Amino acid sequence: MTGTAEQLQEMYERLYGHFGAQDWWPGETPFEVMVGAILTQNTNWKNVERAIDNLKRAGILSLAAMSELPLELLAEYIRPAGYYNIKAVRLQNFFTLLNEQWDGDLEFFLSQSRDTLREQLLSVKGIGPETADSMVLYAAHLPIFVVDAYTHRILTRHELIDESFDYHAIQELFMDNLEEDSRLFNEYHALIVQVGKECCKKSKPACADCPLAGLNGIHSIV
DNA sequence: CACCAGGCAAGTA
DNA sequence: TACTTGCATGGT
Repeated sequence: MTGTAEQLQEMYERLYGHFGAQDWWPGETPFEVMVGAILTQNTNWKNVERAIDNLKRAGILSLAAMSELPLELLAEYIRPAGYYNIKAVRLQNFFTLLNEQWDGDLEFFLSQSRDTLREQLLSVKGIGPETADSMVLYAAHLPIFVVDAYTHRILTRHELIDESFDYHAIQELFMDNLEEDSRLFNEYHALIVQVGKECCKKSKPACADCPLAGLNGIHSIV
């Protein structure tokens, strides 16, 4: 095993030991997960919950029902999630793919191979790498590593990568050095979000008892 | 008051 | 290719 692999393994064990199982995604159905993935773009999850709540209470959290909504009304329901006008368009773009290419059959859509599914999702205007990968991992349960702003910040702050690593480079780092296991990737990303929220905050140098303290010294490199 | 939150696309040089 | 900007609510 390489030093990098050992580091990433160690990091996972520390996070799991500190925070325990996260059991993501906090959504009940694949459709809810996918809607949530678009709504949470650069947005606090708490605000997304309000938006999802609005849809649930109105009884319209389904592809069929949401596809019927006029843009302005859809935007109004998801308002608490922020960027509501652009996110309403993004949701409609996604629904159009499902309805026109897959006859509204989400299960069939999700039964594609990982790479084909990812490619299809990325073809939708408004679904980028993180949103697509979140859907692949948390709705289709296929093994792909989700990278986000927390991932980049935590790895750079602990000097495990250079500042210049982009989405793809970070994703490769994890996927080339870990077992390809959707359960592991699921927990790992959720744990990174957790430590990012609680400890490795943006405008703070470090936290007092960070579970990742000294990680870069355990084994060298990256 | 300023800053942040589980991004993405479009515009500029 | 490599920056920059708009999008917006709600919490700290």
